[in-house]
Amino acid sequence: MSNMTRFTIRPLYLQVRDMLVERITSGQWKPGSGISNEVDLSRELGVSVGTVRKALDVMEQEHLITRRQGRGTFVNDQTSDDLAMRFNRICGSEGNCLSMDILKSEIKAGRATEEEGAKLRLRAGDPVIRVRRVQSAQAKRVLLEQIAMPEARFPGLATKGHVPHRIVALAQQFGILLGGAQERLTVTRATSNVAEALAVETDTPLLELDRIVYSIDGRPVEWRSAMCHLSHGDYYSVDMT
Amino acid sequence: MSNMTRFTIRPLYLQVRDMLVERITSGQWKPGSGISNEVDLSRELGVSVGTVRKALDVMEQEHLITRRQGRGTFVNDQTSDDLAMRFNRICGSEGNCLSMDILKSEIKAGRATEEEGAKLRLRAGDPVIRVRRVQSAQAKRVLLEQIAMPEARFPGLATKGHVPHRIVALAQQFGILLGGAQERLTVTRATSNVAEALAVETDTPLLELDRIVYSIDGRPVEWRSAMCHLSHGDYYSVDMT
DNA sequence: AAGTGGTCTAGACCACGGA
DNA sequence: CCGTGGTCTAGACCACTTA
Repeated sequence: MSNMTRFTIRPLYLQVRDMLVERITSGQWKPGSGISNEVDLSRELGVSVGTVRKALDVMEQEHLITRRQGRGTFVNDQTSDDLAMRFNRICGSEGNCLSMDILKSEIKAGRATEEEGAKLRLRAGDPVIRVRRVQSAQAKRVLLEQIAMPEARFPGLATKGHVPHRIVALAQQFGILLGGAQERLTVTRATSNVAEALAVETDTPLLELDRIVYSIDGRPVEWRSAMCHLSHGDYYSVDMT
Repeated sequence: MSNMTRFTIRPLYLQVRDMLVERITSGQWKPGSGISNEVDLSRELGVSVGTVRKALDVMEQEHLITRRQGRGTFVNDQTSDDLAMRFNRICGSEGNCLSMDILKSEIKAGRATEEEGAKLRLRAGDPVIRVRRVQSAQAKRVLLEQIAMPEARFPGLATKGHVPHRIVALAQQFGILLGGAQERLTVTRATSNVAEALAVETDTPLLELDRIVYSIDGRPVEWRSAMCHLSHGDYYSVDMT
């Protein structure tokens, strides 16, 4: 019933959503596994089925779960093909997302600059992890990335040799659920450094991508500044609703 | 109740949504005006309040209505500032959408080319309306647009002198509700023609925007190919969820 | 105080998937 | 066949706005 003292303003179905999200982040519910059915959940939590359904509606929109009539409700594997491409809008001429390979990758620990602090909502000097790498598609160099992440969210990452090249996979490893991202696009010309890394002529026009990825609670998780050299036919895709 | 023969598969709340959308497109409910309250609507349509609410939920996500607790539900004016910027992702350095002015504008009637037919789902040779124009922000030329629209959706537009420079305003004039859009971005260099129109040097790097806008029923309404010259600080903004 | 949308409940039936 | 999520109903109370 929960008819008792309601001091909190947050609606019940959002409180339920918070509890269920916690079960995912804590690892109690693992990606790919099914979760209790709606009736059982409602009994367990002491709320009505309608309230549970509304919580699940929210979580479905947040890409956290998938519901299939007749089968059940399942925790999403964020590394699955469709979800992994959520934050990659670079597509090939056939409309398919480009799957890229890592060419070079350096990882370093450091202290946040003023700019990194502003983007990641840290204080300047807070520990960060930086990655610089080149991604290629079909033997062509496409992306030169400079990434900064708060060390606090990825403890021990700097000492690991391997960093997954997709932010969704990295986040899932550290039990972080991603919410959204904002990307800003501009056009620039390749400086000599950039030109060398991407194997293009100096002054080649490039797409500059400045992206901040947020976790589901709205805190910044990654700041990526990338230079992108698009081959003929490739494009950056935006869907508006 | 509607317990009677249910041959249709489309859920009742979506049928209700369709009926309410029709009231907007037909002009029975005008932008800015309030609509009947949920209880009255449910009685009038012979469905439960919950079903009406679910229909309104959908319409709110489609940007068709705004609900305000204690006040009522209102039909959105698509030309209002926030909604008008829905399909314009070009922002200034302060994060605000650039509001632009029309510098030059030509409108012509014509017959669809193969490419226009493919983009607008017409047959080659079907009547189209074409617009070519330049937009500027703060005295700087920013956009060179080439637009094609199906004449059937905008009867008589070619003979009008004035074309609103925002697709949302134009659509509202002709009773079209817009659903979504897809934009494809690439980087190119200004050809001599483009350079002249935008008052830049030949070979200046430009952002090329290829956009198709769809009406709420999923049919193409406008195909725009634009060349964009971004000033320092301006950028194209993408939000991902 | 009256009227609105927002939340929550309890229970019914339907459509789908798998045993 | 059973269990699942999807739809639909009827009614209660809450929170907000306006008069």
